[in-house]
Amino acid sequence: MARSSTRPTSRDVAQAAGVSQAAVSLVLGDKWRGRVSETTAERVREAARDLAYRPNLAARNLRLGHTRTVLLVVPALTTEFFAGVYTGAARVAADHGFGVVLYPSPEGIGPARDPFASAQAALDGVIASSMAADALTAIRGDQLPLVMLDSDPSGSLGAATVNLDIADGVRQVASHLLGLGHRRFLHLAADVPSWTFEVRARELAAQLAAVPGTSVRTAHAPISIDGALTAAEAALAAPGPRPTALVCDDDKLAAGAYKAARRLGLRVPDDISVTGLDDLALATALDPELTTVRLDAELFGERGMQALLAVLEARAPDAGDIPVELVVRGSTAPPSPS
Amino acid sequence: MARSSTRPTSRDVAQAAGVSQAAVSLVLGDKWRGRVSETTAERVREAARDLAYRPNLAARNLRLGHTRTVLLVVPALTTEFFAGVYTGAARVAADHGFGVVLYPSPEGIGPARDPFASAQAALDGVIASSMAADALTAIRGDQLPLVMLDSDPSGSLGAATVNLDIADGVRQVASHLLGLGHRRFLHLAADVPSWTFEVRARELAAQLAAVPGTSVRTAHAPISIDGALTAAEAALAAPGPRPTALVCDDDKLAAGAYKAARRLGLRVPDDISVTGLDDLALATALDPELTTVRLDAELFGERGMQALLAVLEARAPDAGDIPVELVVRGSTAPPSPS
DNA sequence: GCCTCCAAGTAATACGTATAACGTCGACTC
DNA sequence: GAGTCGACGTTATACGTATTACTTGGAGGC
Repeated sequence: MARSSTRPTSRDVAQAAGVSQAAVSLVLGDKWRGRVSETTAERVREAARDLAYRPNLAARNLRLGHTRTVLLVVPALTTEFFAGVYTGAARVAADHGFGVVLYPSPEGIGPARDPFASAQAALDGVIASSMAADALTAIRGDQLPLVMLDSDPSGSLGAATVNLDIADGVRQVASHLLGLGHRRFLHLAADVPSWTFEVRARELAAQLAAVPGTSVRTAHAPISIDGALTAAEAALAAPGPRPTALVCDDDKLAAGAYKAARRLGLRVPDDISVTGLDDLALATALDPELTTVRLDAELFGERGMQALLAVLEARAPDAGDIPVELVVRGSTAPPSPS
Repeated sequence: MARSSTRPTSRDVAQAAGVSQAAVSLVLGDKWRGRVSETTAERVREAARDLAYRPNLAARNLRLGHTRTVLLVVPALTTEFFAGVYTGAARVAADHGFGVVLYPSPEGIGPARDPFASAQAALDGVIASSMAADALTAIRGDQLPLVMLDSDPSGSLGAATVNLDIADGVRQVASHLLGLGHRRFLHLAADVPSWTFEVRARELAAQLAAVPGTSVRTAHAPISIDGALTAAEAALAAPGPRPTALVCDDDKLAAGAYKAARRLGLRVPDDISVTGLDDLALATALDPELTTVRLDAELFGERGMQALLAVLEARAPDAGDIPVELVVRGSTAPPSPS
C-alpha cells in the first residue's frame, strides 16, 4: 500500500510473491518451464491477480523492439465499407496478438497532416487504402512494412497489394444490363482520383465497346447522396435520347440517382435501370431495392491484415484478387420499348 | 551506414551532429532556449532530417509515464453514428497531441474479450459507450480515467458522463406527432439493453400519457433493417385498430419499418407516419425522406474527448447534455380520417 | 567422498528517451 | 586579479520489462 497511487509493476508483484522480478517476467511470459517450480509460479500468478497487475506496454515494447500494433489508413469512416475493413483487419490482428490503430485521412482531422503523429502509437506496419492518397508520401518516408489496399499492383513500388476484383464486378454488371437489352448507358462516376475508380471506368468502357450499337455517357459526382443527385439530374435532363441504364460507381451515388430520377418523374426500373457497387445497408433500404455488386469489406480487411502479417514474417502474401458478386434486385429490368 | 538496417536513434543523430544525445533531445523537444546555441540547434535539426529520425514512441512513453493515447470503446462501427463519434473524438485528440485507439465491442472481434489486450496500446484513459456494456467490467478493473457516453449519470459510479439530450428529442417527436393529430402510436424499440434506449421508452410513454385519448403499443427489434422489417410487419398486422404513427428508436429501424409498410400495402405518410432517430445518410435516401431527430455524432465525440481531457487534467468536465434537433421531412403527416 | 549435473531461481543488463545535476569557459564587475 | 555569472553543453540516471548469464543447494553416479 506504499505505492497505492501508481500502477503496480512487475517488481511489486515480485515483492508480494517473495521472488525476483525476473521470475515474475518468466512466469507471466509463460517461459518458466523448467526454470521455476509450479508452486512458485502459482504464487506469482496469485500475487499478480491480487495486485491487478498489468504489464507496462511501453516498457515491453521498448524492450522487445516491436509493438504488435499496425496503422490502418482509410479515406473516411463515414460509410460502412471502411468500418467493415477495419473490423476485418482488427479481427485478424487480435487473433495474432496485434492491435490496429486507425487513421482516417486528413479532411478535417486536425492540424497534423502526419498520420504517425496523429496516431500516437509506435507501429510495426501500415495498411493503407489508395483512396487516402494524400497521406501516402508521408508513409513512404518511413520505411515501415506496407500493404496497399485497392491500389495499382504495377505502380505501388514494391509494396504488397490486396485488391477486390472490381473489374470482374463491372463485367458482371455490364453483362447483366446488356443481357436485359440495354444499349444506352450513363456512367455516374465518383469524382475521386483513385485507382479503384479508374478500373471501373476502364472496364465499363471496354465491356460496352465490345458490343455494337451501345453508347455511354459519363457524369462525375462527389461521393455523397446530394452530390450524386445534382450530377445525375443534370445528366438525365440533358438533350438527346435518354439512357436506359445508369451504372453508379457506388451505392451512395445510386441513392442520389434514385432521388434524381424521382425528381424527373422517372420510375426505377421501368424508365431507367440503376446499379450500384458496395452493397451497403442502404442498398436494401431503397425502393426498389438496388441491384449492386457485393464487396466483402470485412474479408478485404482480413486479407489486408494477413498480407501485412506475411510481410512482417518475410513470407510472400497470398496472391489473387478477392472475388465479388453481383446481387440482382429490383432496380434493373429490361428497357421499356420506346 | 553502419546501422542502416535499424531505425536511427537520437544517439545516431547526436553523433551525426557532433553533439550529445541530451542535446538532441533538448532541441527536438523544443526545450533548448538558453541551453543550446541556435547554430548547434540547427545542426541537430538538419541531422535529424537527413537521417529521417523519428523518436521511438515506446521509449518516450516509458520515460514520460504517459502515452497520450486513449481508448474509445464503441458497440460497433457498422453505422455512421459511431464512426462520427470516433471522428470527433480523434479530431479533438489530435489538437491536443493525443491519439485515439478504437475497440469495437466483442461480437466477433476475436478471442480476446479484453479491450486492453486487443488494443495493444498503453493507455492514458478510456471513453466508453454504454452500449458496449460487456466490456465495461473489464474496464472498471483498471483504474484508468473514464468517460461514459450516453450512460445513466446517476448510475455510473462517479465516472464522468457525456450525454445527448435524447429525452428532449423524444419530446420533440411526440409533440410533433401529437400536434399533427396522431393518437394511436406504435413504438418500434431497439432490442438492446442500454440506458439510451430506456430513456426513449420512458420519455415517450411519459409524453403520451400526458395526453388523454392516446394509446401506444411497443414492438422490439434488433437494430437492423431486416430485424425491424419482421417486427414491424408483425406489429402492424396485429388485430385491433392500426396505429397511425410509428416512432422508431433509430433510423435503421425506420428503414425496416418502411419496408414493412410497403409489404402491407400501407403508404408513408398517408396511411402511417414514421419517425426515426439519428439522421443518418439513410434518412434522406428513403422515399419519402424520413422525419427524424438529428444527433451530432461528431460533436458527441468531441465532447467525450474534451471531458476525458478535463478528467486527465483534474478539471471538472463541462456539464450539460448535447442538444438535439427534430428534422421534419416527408414521412410524417396528419392521420387520414378513418 | 568427490565430481557432475540439474532444478530453481537471481543478478545484471539493454532497449531509447527526457531531464536533473553537474562542468567549463569566457566576459564582466569592482 | 579574484569572484561571479551566464551561455552552452555534457554526464548520469531512471522509466519497467525480457532475457542472458550466473549462482546455489542438493541428488545421483562411481
